[in-house]
Amino acid sequence: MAATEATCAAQGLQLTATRRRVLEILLEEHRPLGAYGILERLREFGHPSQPPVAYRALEFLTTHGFAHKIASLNAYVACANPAGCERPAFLICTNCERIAETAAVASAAPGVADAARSMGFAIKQEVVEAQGQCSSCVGHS
Amino acid sequence: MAATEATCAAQGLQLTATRRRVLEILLEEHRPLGAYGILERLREFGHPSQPPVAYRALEFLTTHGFAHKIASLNAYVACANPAGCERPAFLICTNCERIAETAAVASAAPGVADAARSMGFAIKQEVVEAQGQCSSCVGHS
DNA sequence: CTTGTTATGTTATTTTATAACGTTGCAAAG
DNA sequence: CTTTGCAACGTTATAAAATAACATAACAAG
Repeated sequence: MAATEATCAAQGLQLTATRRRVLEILLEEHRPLGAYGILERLREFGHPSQPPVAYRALEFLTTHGFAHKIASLNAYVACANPAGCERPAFLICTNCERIAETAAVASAAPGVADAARSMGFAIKQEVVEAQGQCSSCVGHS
Repeated sequence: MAATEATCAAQGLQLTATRRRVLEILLEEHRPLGAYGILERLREFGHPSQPPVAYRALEFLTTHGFAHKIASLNAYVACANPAGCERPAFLICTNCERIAETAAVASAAPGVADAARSMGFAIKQEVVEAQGQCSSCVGHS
């Protein structure tokens, strides 16, 4: 949160009340939250709660790397490393729903990167989402 | 298609008329097609065309690896290698919409696999989707 | 002040996906 | 043969996710 504030200040981005509140909601949850889940939470706090409110905040947050969309779940999570986040990858526990964000930056996805290079494909953005069981849930559902 | 027929025969899977038609539609298109796009095509051929028709066929096709869902597009593509397809990864051209499927099996995302192993996370399924420009579209949009 | 820009509030609609329920076709057990 | 069970189908309705469109507010720059 502090990191996000700092980045916004540095880059002249407006972390308005709703945007901040949405980010707080995502940070409180330790699991992906759908846009309509976020809306419910906003409603509890007396914020306006029509769909575009959530989607606009989420667009701001995801565009600037403060949050990520989990495409395979149609859900959103706060970024675990807002300071220096690139090419994130996610480990999603299907049992407890918790998400780990690994900075895939280092050794991203050489297999894919190689394949891309060899066919002259210029990668701009990558979605890497693994589902399975986290260490405390191995053996469950 | 032949490979799919063979697999179905071998495993006692029923490649019914609708399922086959949906797969044909996906094979004809060289790009991801949404469920409602598929429905339109089905309608043209006099098939029933309520949403569950498409979704049921797609569930069958994806479950058995004859087609894949592209989560980041909410769309579907025929599998490029129905015979032996595991842990596929996709390169999606944002200009021409064509998709390349790379058999990511070997080294899909080692970074992720390593991270997972080191935290005791058991990966069951992986979604790897890269967006960018294919060789014939580099420079465009 | 007034103009341009960015963010907001709200209504309506589109797009994507499933729930639910009855029916059909067919094969295996009686 | 017939009945029981199962898998697939057809259809209606609805849920869930996302966006279009348009009017308003807040505010800094000219």
